Amino acid sequence: MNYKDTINLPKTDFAMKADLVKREPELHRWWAEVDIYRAILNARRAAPKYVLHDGPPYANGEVHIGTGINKILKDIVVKYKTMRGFETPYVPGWDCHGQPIEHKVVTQLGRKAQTTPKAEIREMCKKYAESFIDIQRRQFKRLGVFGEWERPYLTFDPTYEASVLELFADLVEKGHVYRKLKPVHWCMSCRTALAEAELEYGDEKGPSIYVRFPLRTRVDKLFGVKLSDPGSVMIWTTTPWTLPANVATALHPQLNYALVKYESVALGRPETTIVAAPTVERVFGALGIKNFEVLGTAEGKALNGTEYTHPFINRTCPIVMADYVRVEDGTGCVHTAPGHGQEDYATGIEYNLPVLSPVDPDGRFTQEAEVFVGMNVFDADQKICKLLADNKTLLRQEEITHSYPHCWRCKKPVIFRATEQWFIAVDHANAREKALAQVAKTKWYPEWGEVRISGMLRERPDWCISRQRTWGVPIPAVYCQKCGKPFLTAENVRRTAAIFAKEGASAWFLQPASYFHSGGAKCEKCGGAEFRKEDDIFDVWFESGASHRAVVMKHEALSFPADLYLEGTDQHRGWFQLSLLPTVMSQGVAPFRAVLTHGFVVDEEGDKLSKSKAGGLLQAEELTDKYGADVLRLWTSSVNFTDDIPVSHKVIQERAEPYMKIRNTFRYLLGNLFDFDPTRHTVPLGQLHEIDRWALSRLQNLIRRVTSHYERFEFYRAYHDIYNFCVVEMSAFYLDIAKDRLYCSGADWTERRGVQTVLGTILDTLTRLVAPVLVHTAEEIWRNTSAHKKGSAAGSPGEVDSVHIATWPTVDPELVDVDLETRWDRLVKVRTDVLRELERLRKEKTIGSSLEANVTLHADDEKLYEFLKGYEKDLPMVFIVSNVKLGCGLLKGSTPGVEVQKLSILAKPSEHKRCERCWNRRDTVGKDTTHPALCARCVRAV
RNA sequence: GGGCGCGUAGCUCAGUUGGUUAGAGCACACGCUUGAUAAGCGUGGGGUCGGUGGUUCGAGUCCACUCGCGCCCA
Repeated sequence: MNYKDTINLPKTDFAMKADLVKREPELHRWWAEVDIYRAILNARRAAPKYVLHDGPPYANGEVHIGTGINKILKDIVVKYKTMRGFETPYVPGWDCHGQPIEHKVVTQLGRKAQTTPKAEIREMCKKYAESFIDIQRRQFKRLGVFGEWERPYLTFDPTYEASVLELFADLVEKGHVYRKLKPVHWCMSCRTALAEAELEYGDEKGPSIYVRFPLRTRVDKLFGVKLSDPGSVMIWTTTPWTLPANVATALHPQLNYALVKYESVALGRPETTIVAAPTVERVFGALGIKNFEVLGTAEGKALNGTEYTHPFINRTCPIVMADYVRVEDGTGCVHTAPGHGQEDYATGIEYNLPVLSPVDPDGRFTQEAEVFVGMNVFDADQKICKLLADNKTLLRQEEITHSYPHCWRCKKPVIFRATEQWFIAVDHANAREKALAQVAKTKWYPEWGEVRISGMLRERPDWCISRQRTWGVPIPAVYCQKCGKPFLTAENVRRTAAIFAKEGASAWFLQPASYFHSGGAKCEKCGGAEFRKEDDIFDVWFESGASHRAVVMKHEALSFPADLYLEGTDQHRGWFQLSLLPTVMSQGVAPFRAVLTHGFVVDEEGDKLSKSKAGGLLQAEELTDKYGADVLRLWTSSVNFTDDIPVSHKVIQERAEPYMKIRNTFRYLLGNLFDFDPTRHTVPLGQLHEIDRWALSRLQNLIRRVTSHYERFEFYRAYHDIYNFCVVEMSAFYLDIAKDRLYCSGADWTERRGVQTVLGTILDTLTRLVAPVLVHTAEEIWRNTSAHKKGSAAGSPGEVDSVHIATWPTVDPELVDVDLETRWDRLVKVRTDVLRELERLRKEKTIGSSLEANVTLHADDEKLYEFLKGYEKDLPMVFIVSNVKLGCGLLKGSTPGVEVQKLSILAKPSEHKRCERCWNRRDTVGKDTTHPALCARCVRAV
């Protein structure tokens, strides 16, 4: 007789082979059919809300692994919170405006771009953005992310554009908005401002000059000498044309400066001048002056406030302090023109210096320059050198070649030119302090996020919100045609917002100024009645910073403030900060209650990813096509994402194995429950074997730990706990031991139904615990578990039966038994020692299968003996051997325990016959006449 | 150059208020099993805890410096 047919082997349709690439899209079809996102929300209609507000990715390019990780993490949070019983709407969005898209479109247009109307360019940009939204949406959905995919928020939607203006109107009303000069990269040939990304750096030949600025303040005492003349301070520059805008000279406060006496050919007498001490040799070498003498040195900060005379303009300027001053080139004394340089501008702000920009859009000097008015600035270089030489302030002039920015379009060198820009005042109405107070009230994950963003907020200058571009939301200001006075009122901004809500922001480019400016208004300054529209648009950060207004406050499913923002750490300066500031200014509170950040993807060596490097950026689609979304999600959940995230095919491939292990654990659970009906077969807790209660107690421990990890967004800890539970506690221990009872007991025996009772609970709980991460696999398991076998109701009748609507498991205190766990911890240690001894026998070829062995254990300790004695009849099952004998004292020829002291182990092959059915060696085999090949237990079973 | 982080086996992670020979899983090697079978089980090798110096009876853990890497600024 073939006894294999008489044992209860697992049966299931749940495939061992995952085949995720094929299976996941099938589930997606089902989810689409039942409208899973809507079904989940419907099931939570009465529940408290949990709002995760999506930071919009840029609508350009495909979804790469970094963007994919971000969306997966958000989805894990959303699915977890849903299971915790919250109504968890998720409205994804896209950042659609901005320079990169405009640049792409304008590049495609080539020369035609100059003559194409702005409204037309904007239409092309919109089409471009839409094409990538479609691609990215498909790729995000493929990851198993649920959300409002058919109604996402888009920053080019008229309602969104209107919201940006509504927010802006509040800020205008509260007095945060003002205009002032700021230097920008400027192409005088294209007559346009350029973004950093629009610059191309290349070598350029130009002048290099050393100039002395005559001092007005006497400094000799500072250097410990006495001189008859105040002397000078020496600067070096490669842009002589910026000298008309010079208003200061910057020195490093901690650097040593030398007072140098030298013979001046121009002056025909000795002169003293100041340069940084480390530069003396090099500078005077370059000047070709051999006779010089350092009279003394002084620290830079001692010279702070010293005054000098501008070399050719009637102007008195100060010496100021700046940390960026270097001594590698130049003199360590830096010519400072806040209208012509970024650092100069910052220094200008710090010292309240005037921002001079005596250059018109064509690059010609204006009246303000006082010299060479109307001349192109590059042409003026030589003239200015001549002027300096004539008034004896030029010490040296030569030609050098250096890296210089050029316009990406016309390839001509660009200049820094100060232009009027719109700003948001951070210190107005205590906004900075209020924002910092809100930061302190926000929960930051990880905690150092608070330190990081606070530091940035404390240091940040006013926010320049204007951009000289086309693809964005226009700044709705108008100017008096006659006198140029700008008009920006909350009323007009709100009027424009209403127009945008109906017609979209492109109306600004199609309609006249009068359409937006209240009729009959006259210029307060000159009485002019004609107005022109502002050309500038908003910084895209102002748009995304308005998402709380456009989305969280307006979308019917959401509520303000959001519970969570979740983005990369770069957004501490970006979206988090630039959402916080305007929200604090308009609403008085932060737009978020908590902020979670993740690190950046790096390569296997931990270096940043770059397109040029081998492999380049991994694309999400490439990974889902190769491994399946659940493997990608499992990998995402397994790393501590607050750090950098090393990513490669190898590390993701490595998660395919644990995925299979978890999958197989589920398959085994399902397989052994094929004939189990919980309503009829459940064995009460009191009748369960201790080891079954051990498994239930460990399961409670798992629930407790995993829940706490999810609450802290520490998914990698949940991954490790779940995985170790499957591998160590279930597969290698409990399930291995349970096989005999499952397979060989009679189908309906209590010992078998008891195990099944436990397996059913574990299956149900574990499916829920992995559902936020393994979204497809959990659903597949759920669908393979018929409704009546699930531990608790999935939802009300008529609802979609999805694991993602099910509720999160909670710890059942009745199932927790710490003492029992402690006892079994000890038994596991004994087991480890026994298995090591069995392995030794295997190596000697004495046994093969462990069931071939009998084990004798001796305890040289009374308490240990009593402990083992209490489990005597369970020990063969626990060790998976045929028989175990217990004894006291020492045992001849035995092996001492390693894990357990005072224990000695002796294993040898069993002398009994093998039961053909259960493979145990038993003395009862052969006793039965009908079934001579079976042991007594198996005779009963068949 | 500055601010904020990170650095424990090949990989992903544990390591309580400083306290014995630094743990787990995977990977690797060698076996067992063939009733979870493109599965399951066992045993084993592998780490100067980025480096140096210090505090201490004792440091992966505390302090200083240093190297490497990332994000954000300059």
